Amino acid sequence: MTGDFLKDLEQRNLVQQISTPELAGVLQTRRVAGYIGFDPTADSLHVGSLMHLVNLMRFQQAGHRPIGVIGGGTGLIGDPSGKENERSLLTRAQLELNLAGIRQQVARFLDLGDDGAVLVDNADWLCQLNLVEFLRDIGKHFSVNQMVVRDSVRTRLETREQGLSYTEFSYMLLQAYDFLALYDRYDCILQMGGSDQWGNILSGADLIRRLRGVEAYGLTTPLLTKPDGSKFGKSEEGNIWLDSRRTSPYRFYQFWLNADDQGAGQYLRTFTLLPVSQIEEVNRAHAAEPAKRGAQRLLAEEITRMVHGAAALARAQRATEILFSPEADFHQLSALELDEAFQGAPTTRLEPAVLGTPAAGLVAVLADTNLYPSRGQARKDLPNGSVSVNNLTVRDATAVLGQSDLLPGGFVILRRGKKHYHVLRFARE
RNA sequence: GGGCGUGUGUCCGAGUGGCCAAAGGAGACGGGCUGUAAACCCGUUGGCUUAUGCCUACGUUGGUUCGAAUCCAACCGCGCCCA
Repeated sequence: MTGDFLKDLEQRNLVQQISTPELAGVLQTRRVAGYIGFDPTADSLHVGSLMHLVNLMRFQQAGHRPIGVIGGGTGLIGDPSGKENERSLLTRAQLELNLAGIRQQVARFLDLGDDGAVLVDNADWLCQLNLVEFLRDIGKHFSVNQMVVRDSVRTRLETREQGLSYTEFSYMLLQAYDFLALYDRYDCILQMGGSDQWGNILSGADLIRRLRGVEAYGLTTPLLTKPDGSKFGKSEEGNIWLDSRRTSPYRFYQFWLNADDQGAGQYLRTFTLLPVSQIEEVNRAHAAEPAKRGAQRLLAEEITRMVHGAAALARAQRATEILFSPEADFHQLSALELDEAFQGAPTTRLEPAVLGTPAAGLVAVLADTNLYPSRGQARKDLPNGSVSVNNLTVRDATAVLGQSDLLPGGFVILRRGKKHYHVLRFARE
């Protein structure tokens, strides 16, 4: 063992519950196989799952054997935990797409190899199951009495409008069975996950104890929230995804850079592999001089590099430099630099012929590009100095874009507020 | 099945014939301060080529009225009580 996995997690405030304290000793004395499951609810994971991926990396670095489990089987059923409504079932085709996307992402974080990390799909065993055998061998060990008092079940039973189908009710058996199957295949004795998975994790450990007479363990991490208690991982644009096609590296970088002071320190602990001692030092420096935002910069840098690579990070940083420099004169930038800086910003191509005509009226363009939901709102906001063209504030609601607004390459850069950009390109296809 | 109540904008919630695009709050967006933070202050928050203008909107449909979120009827959803 090259490190104390559990102690590291504790120092990072990432332990919510462990099934028994003995886990600490077990992790110190032998190489353990442990797993985390990932639901294929979309074709990409988002930053909420990132913590789990990083935990698997930590687990591997501590000398253990991480198993990433993709829920190709359970995805056919749907996990009722934390859901207010019965889930609509994914189509098989959609599920396939999701599985492929997630498999690829998880694989990037793990060092897969002969004796290294493992990446499996629980459809491999779940889809082979025979119903009657399953009910005899596995179902017999579950008490419905216990199952119905679970929070996830009870809330659904108590609200009249939403029921709980037998399908979703069965989910917990399947997840417990996963743990057993992984024990049988890989000698896996540890399951990790978010605290909402606690019940499911314990059910699996129970099953292994009863059927195999072996002690299996569970570990959960706290629910991720922002310091104000609101949901983590959402921005105005919605979820922050790991897939660069859904969330550009630039926006991804910006998401972390915008972390507030309280959050940044903890996010460093949660999402980076940096040693805790270094993080504490950074946090001290940050507390002394918060205006430098050293913690946020390091956070954004580390995570963007980890997820999107060094090249994408460099581009995001370069774009940030240009976009947030108040004195930046966009006219001095080359077409290539503009192109790079605004990669990922939504772009609309327009005919040069409309310049100077009513069709190029600023209010109309702002609404047409969806920077504003309506012309009226654009008109009302303009006098407040909300909008800039090529980094210069424009307050005149009757302004019309003309030839002199063109930057090299035929670009015009519209900005609403501080962070919302839209690129116009006046060029013939 | 019977009785009573309830349904309003993104959400919560006021409004019981014209002064209602509808109080207030939350959320969101924008501005200010600062640090592309938090807190705080200010503004905006149905749409339209900004208009003492038009259109769309108070569960649905129909009615009363010069005029309806507001009154009436039926229907639908939800809640509570009785059977």
